[in-house]
Amino acid sequence: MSASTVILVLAPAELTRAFRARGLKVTPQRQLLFSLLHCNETHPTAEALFAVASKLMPGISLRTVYQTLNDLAAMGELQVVQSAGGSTRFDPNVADHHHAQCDRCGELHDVYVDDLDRLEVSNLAGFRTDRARIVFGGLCAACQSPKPTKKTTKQRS
Amino acid sequence: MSASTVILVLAPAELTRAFRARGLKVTPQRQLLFSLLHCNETHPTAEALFAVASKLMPGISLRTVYQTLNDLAAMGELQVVQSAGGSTRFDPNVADHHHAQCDRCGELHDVYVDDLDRLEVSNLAGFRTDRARIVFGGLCAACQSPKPTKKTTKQRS
DNA sequence: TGGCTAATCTGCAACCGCTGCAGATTAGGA
DNA sequence: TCCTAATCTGCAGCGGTTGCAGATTAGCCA
Repeated sequence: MSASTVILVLAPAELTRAFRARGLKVTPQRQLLFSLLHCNETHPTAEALFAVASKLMPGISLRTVYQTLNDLAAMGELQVVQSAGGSTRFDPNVADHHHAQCDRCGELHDVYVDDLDRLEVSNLAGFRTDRARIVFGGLCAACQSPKPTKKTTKQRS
Repeated sequence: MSASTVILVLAPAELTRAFRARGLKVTPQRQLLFSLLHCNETHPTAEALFAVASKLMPGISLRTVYQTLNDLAAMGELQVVQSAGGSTRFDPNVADHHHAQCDRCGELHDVYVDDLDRLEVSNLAGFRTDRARIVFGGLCAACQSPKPTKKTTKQRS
C-alpha cells in the first residue's frame, strides 16, 4: 500500500521524538496512531483505534496497532487500563490521574485525586508501594437520567 | 465419575446456605470449591483453583469451576479482581478492602484503607460514585530482598 | 541521490481465557 | 422411591492478543 502518501495530520512531536530517541522508526502508520491518541479521552481499545485508523489509512493492520500501543505503553507514554469487560483500554493521559467507570454504559472517565498519600493503609506486611490506581464505580451523568442514551461498551454479565 | 463418594472437607456452611437459599443445588464439586476458597488469600485464578481441585477430585471440569466462581461472584460472595496479566482473579474476602500487586512476582495482597471517603476527587462531571477500588503497585516484602525467590504468577511483558 | 540494513508492516495461524451448547447425571423435594 | 429441574462434563467456538515469516521501508552514510 502507498501508506507514505497519506499525510493526514501532524503527528504529536513529543511521541515522534520519544520514538526516535529510542532508535525506533517513525512510520506513517505510527504517526497516524499518535495523532489519533493525541488528546483522546475515550480510552479506546486497540480494536476501536484500529477501526478509526482503517478509515483514514485503509490497509493498516490490527497487528500494527497492537504493536504501536505496546511500544508506547512500554515507554510510559500510555497508561494501560485493565477494565472489566475483557479488552484492554489505552489512555494517552499520562498525568497522575485515576478513573471512574460507569456501571451501566461501561465508559471510563478521568478523575483526579489530590491527597492520595494521606490515606491510611494497613496490612501492608512489608509491601513497599510506590503508586496507586483507583477505579471508582457508579453511574455517569448520562446514565443517571431516566432514559440512558448510550451503550458504548459491551459489558460481560 | 463417583464424585459423590468424595467427601473431603466440610463445606463452609455460609456458602452452602447461600446457594440453597437461591434454589441452587449444593453438589460435591461446589462443596470442594467452597472449601478451597475458604480463607484462601492467594487470589487464585480459575485455572489455579481447577489445578488444586483436580487433584482432590479427579475429573472435575474446568467448566464447573468457572460456573461456580461466576455464581459466587453474582451473589456477592466473591470479589472479582481484574489484575494485570490477563486472567481474572477471585477473592473470597468480601470485607471492604483493596489490593497491592507486586511489580515483580505479580502477587496480590489484601490491604485495608480507612479514610477513603475523605479523598478529594475532582473532574467528576456529574459522575456519581458509590465505591472505589484501589490497586497499589510496588514490591512485596519477598521481592525487596536481593534474591527474590518466587515467581508465582506469569506476567505479560 | 542512491544504496544498505535493521526496523517495521502485513497477513495469518495460533494461543489463552472464557463461554455456549447438548447430552448424561444427580440433588433434593414430593 | 420417583421425578424434574439443576448441574456436570466435554467440546467447540469466540474475542482479544501475540508469534512468525516474508515483503516493505525509514533513516543513516557515502
